[in-house]
Order: sequence, then structure tokens, then C-alpha cells
Amino acid sequence: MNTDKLPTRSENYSEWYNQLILRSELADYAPVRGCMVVRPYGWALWENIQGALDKRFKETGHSNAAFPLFIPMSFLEKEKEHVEGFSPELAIVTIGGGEKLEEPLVVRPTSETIIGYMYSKWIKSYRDLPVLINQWGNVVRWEMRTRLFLRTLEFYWQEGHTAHATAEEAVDETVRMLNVYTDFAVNEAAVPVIPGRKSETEKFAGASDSYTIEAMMGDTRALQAGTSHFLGQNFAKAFDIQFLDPGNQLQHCWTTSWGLSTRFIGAIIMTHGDDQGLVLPPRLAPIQVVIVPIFRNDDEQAKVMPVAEALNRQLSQFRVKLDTRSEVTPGFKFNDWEMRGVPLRIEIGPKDIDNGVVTVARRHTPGKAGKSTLPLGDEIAAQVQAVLDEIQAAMLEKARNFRDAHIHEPKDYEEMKQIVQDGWALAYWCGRTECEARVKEDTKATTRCIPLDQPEGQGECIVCGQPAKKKVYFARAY
RNA sequence: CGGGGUGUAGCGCAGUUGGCAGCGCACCGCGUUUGGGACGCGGGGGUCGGCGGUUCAAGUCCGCCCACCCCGACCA
Repeated sequence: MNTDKLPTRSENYSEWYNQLILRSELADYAPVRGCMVVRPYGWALWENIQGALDKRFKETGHSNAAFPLFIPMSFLEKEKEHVEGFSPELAIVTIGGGEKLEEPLVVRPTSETIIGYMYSKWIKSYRDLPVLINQWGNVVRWEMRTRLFLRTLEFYWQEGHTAHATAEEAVDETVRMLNVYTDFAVNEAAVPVIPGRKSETEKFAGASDSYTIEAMMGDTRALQAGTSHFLGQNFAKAFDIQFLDPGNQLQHCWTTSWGLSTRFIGAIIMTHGDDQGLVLPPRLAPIQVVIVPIFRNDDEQAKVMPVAEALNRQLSQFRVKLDTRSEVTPGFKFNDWEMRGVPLRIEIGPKDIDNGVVTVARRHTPGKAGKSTLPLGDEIAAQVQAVLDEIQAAMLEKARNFRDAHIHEPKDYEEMKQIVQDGWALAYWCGRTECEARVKEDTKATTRCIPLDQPEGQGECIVCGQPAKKKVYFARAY
């Protein structure tokens, strides 16, 4: 076990991130470059993310299904922008069972094409619509530069694919699912994302419009934490997804797709983590409460352990762990569980038992300020629930304050160049690609999103000074 | 693909003039410890990235290859 301190975020943010993932056992490097193994602790976190999202998908009328990993190469080529966007990063199978394949198979980078193909078989009538399907799975994109969780060659995600009779319905669906992601991010992960629309250059290959939730990481860089795309009739036309409307007219469907991946784990790490390690939101943490018994000798052990075990049972409604390891000291355990981000630690020793209490330590509030005592007794589970709720709320508020403290509205282009070095700039933008490109050239910052909750305004583009109606966030991104 | 770098125990590294393969952490055993990262003693673990060459002798010198990392380019 590595007992050295982590690098601090200020001395080396990316080393802090990498080492924290390895040491907390969320994930490990696989033998293939750019691939990761999601370890049990990381997968448990992902399962909790899945559960929170899947519930919301079901509540909004979606069903899960599973489509194949392999896609005929020709499918990708049917939608021009789609193939242009994805061809540089495809993994392609050319041999199967020792025989050269008639047609190469792409390992799916995303499933619009194969699902579009199936939808064209299934959809004949307006009565078949809407089709609302989600799939949980893995995809492969041969990225050049990879980072654990943020950008790996293979990653796990969900991808929703829907087909509708009208553009309005499809747009509504796109925005509905963006709102589902926002609700999940804010209320489950305590990640205060900003929902908005992507610019033409930043949108998904093949989409008419892409929407995103953008999150600010602890180094102020932006992370696209989930996306929802209005695909127009692009894929419906490429794959002949057609239906007869009530007037017996043949029409193309309007489709959407939306996805959120294991990248979101990176968002949680970098939104809440501190120099001591992970800080996980109670609603998603694989272990919500850890109980650390403390004793010096057999007599004290005999006194403490039955109480600790009884408490463990009393808290069975939570994801609770009783740390019975005898080979490490309590001090080691405190640091160990803090590094792993467990939201609430309960210490129970002879002194506590004498006083009829347990000591609780809140992960998100380091040191003595986060410690208090709770009386042992029938009320303890309700009190623990209250503390977890309080932690969840405090984490969201802290992240929101950090975000808002690093968003500025520049008065001119010079000021904007300064702002994006350590924050996000919110400014009017004329909508032209040239202005985006100039900002990227000058600062490495890109447009992140055009936030949805803004009134139509009148302003001047921060770059060129021409009339602009909408503000956009500029930031350096992962 | 261009520039730079690194490959020696699970991890981090040392290895001098070519001459027995080492150190710290981790791991295993025993004992003492245990309210904020304990300590002692004992122990296990190696294709020195690969192939070839020079040599009595190669981790060390030479050649070729491979992998990975950093910067750039590229990119949901």
C-alpha cells in the first residue's frame, strides 16, 4: 500500500488526477495503450450512476435494448458528416475465424448507423412512433491522447436513440434528455453543470444540433459531461427510416441520440476532489458510511466491537462498511477512507462508548470542523441520513460557488484572453466560425456552449464587434 | 507522423572502468503496537524490453527492432 501523500492539485493537477484514480482503486491501466480496467470500486460508482440515470430513462418512457458491437463498414459511410467525423478513430476488424472478411466490420464508435438500419425495418406507420430505446454498452474510438476516464480507447456509456414523427417532437425529446442529464448531474452527483447548445464546429458528426452539459473542473477547465443530439432527418434519410402518416403520406422520421459515459466519473473526481483525495457525493458513493472501530487491547476490543457490529446492522439501509482490518492503525484507516472519498466516517472507541455517542467525520469538511458526535440509539439511522443529505447539499453549493467565482463577463477581447487562463468567459458571440477559430488560436479556449436560459439580447461579438444575439461560454476544455 | 525521453522485482529507482543483481516502498511470517499515515526481527520475489554483435566475461559497449511517456500535430 502506498502511504506517500498525493501530489497536490496546485503543484501538478494531472498527476494528482492520475495517481488518485490508481490509488483509490477506481481504475488501472490495461496492457493496451489507452485502455483501462475499471476496478470494483470504480465500477460500483458507475453502477450507481447507471441506476440513477436508468430510473430517469424509464420514467421518461424509454426501454433498454442491446445492439451489436460490430457494424458493417458501409453503414458508417452512408452519412457523410458522420463518416468524416469518425473515420480517423475507427477500429476495424478485417479477419474473422482466420478468413479475410468480405466486408470490414467496424467496432462501434457509436450506434446511430446500426440502430438506424434496424429502425428502418421496424418503423412503417405513424402508429409505430415514437420509438424510445436506450442501450448500455461499450464503444471504441481510437483516440491519440488518452486519459483515464476522460478519454479512453474503449469506454462504457449509455446511448439513447429515438425516432419521432415530427421535428418538434424530436427537438422536445432532445431537450427533455438534456434536462434529465442536468437533473442527474446536479441532484445525484452534485455537479452544477451548465446546459446549452453546441456551436457548429463543436457539434456531433451528423447532428443538426447538439446540446451539452458542461462542467467546470477543479482547475477551471471545462468538461463535456453529457450530450443530447437532434439529428434532424440526416440518419433517417441515410437509412430510409420512413413511415406513413395519417394522411397516407410517406415521411422520413426525425431522430435523436443522447449519451453519457464513464467520463462522468472524471467529472466527479475533478469537481469534488481535494488534496486528500476523492470526495464522493453521498447519493452515488459506493460506500456511504465507513465505521472505524478503535481499541488498544483485548478488553477494549471486547467493549468496542459488539457496539460497532450492532451499529453496522442498524445502518444496513446505507451502503456501509465496517473496517475490521487489524493490520493497520486507525490513523491509517482515516487517511485511507478519506483518499477513497467515503462521505461519512464513524469512529467508535472506548471514550465514545463511555459517553454513549459515536464520532462522525464529514469528508467534504476536512479536520475538526467536519467532526461531531451523534448519540447511540434508535435514532441513529435517521440522523445519519440527515448528515448525508446535508453533505450532498453542501457539496453542490461548494461546487456551484467555485464555478460561479471562475465565470466572468469580459468587457473586451483583451480581458477575455486573461479570463480563460483561469476560468470561463461568458460573452456575446456573432456565431461565426472565424471568431471561434481566432479565440482557439489565441488562447486554446473553445466555445463550450450557448446556455439555454438566456433571453434574446443585443450585443457585440467579443471577438469581431459585429452584432450578436446570444452569449456563449469560452473555456479551455478537456 | 515530427521533436525529446524512458525501459532493471508489483511500484519508484541505483547500478562506478565491462567482473556475484541492489536499495526504498509494497508483499509474507512472528512479536510488540493501535483516538490522524506504528516499529523490530526474519523471509519470498528478476527473461535487466526483444533480437543479434563485440568480449574470457555484457544490465553496462555496438547495431536493429519493440513498447511506453512528454511536447507538437490531430480529436466529442
